[in-house]
Amino acid sequence: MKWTLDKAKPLCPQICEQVCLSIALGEFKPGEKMFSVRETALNAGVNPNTVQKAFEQLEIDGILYSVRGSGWFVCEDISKAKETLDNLVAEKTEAFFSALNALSMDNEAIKKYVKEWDNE
Amino acid sequence: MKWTLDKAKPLCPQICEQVCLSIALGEFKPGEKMFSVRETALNAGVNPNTVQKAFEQLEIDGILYSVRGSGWFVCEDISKAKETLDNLVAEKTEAFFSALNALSMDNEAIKKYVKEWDNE
Amino acid sequence: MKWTLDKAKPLCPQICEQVCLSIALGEFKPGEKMFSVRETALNAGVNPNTVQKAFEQLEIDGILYSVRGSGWFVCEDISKAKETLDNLVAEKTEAFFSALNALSMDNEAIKKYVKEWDNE
Amino acid sequence: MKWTLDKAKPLCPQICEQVCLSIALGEFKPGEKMFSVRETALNAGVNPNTVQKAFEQLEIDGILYSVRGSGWFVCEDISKAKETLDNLVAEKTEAFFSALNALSMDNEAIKKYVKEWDNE
DNA sequence: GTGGTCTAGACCACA
DNA sequence: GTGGTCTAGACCACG
Repeated sequence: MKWTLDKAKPLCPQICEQVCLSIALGEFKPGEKMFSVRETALNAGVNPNTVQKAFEQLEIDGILYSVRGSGWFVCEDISKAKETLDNLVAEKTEAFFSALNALSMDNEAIKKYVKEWDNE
Repeated sequence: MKWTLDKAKPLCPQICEQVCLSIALGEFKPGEKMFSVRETALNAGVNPNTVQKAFEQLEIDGILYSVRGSGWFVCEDISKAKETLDNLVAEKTEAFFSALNALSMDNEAIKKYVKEWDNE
Repeated sequence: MKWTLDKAKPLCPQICEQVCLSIALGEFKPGEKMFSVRETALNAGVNPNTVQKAFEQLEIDGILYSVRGSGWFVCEDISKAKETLDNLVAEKTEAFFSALNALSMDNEAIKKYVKEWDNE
Repeated sequence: MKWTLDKAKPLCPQICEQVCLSIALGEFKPGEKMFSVRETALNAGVNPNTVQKAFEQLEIDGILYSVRGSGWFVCEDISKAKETLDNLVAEKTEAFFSALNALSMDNEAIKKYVKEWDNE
């Protein structure tokens, strides 16, 4: 697994997102064992506690489950992972629109702005 | 001046943005005196310290200036305010794209998604 | 607030339960500010991190909410706190029955046993 | 022997309990040879180490004894097994009461609650 | 001072 | 070795 973490932003949600993404993309199969907390932490260059917290969050979300002394596993139903990703995209888009709305841009203006983004 | 503050998010930048926006929209004219820190704080329902810090930030940005014992005034050149707003929009858009890129959406997919946003 | 913590068991859920109970019993009113994380930790004799984690859990449960730089507050709707307590009682009872079922006691035997408990 | 193990909970004590129960119910007679550790592990779907530890615990409790190179046997006096079960029931009941006491239910309330449990 | 986040390191039960 | 939990201490943005 490849990690691209922005140390300036909270690491925990970033880890959650990327694990979620890996599962949704089929990099980890349902029921498969994840890398251990320590191994993941080493790999991602963060503290094991941070990974632990991220995995616990994913457990709440129904994406991973843990077996004490054995490791972390991907839940059989990976639809939750995909759903979580979809929600993330929707949330971020909604936040984006509402932020620009607050700067006096209406939805049409935002869409026009986005359409022409990065197209020079 | 009307305030719409989200208490769940940092207040200081929100105040900066809205003051900046008011100026850019011409609600305050160049050289005009702002409401006092205390009055603004009361009006916005926040701690005067927070308004103070926001105004100081806007001074750094070249949008406001303070006159000791007299109050805060809008700079003559309001292009800085408009520029700041433009930068904000660009920053937020860039962050939005990069966040969705990280979720494995390429720019085209994002634009398509935005185009169809909230259009049902 | 009075704390009775069993150091042999996970502290975090114990803190959650007791805060929840305090709110449900009306010791803290809706909207009221809680003691700070540090103060609570000192008071309960645990590490601030543990309290932080407990409060975050209660935030997820819709019982508390935090305002950065200001503190933790009781949500307006304390029905969630009561509901959480009811669920706890039900969970523990269910676990108790199922544990004794596994030891070959049927529900009637359990009820009889409980009825005569501690009555010498 | 039939196994009903909850993988989410520690396996070792579960195995102890169920072996103990089997003996108390007469499924294994005093002096009778148990299935081998390896066979039991296979049967229960757990790691042989876990069964080994469980049997060692039961040896300490005076319920099983091992004969080197031969296997594990049920002790002649199965009263220990029954006693262990009784203790388990008492322990669990005590824990149940004390957990609900902590949630501000007195013993009478608990008994009433249990009496009406699952009777709809 | 307050919450939010992270690092470091420790101990335990379990496999 | 693995997860689970806790302590200790640090830095940051915010009020």
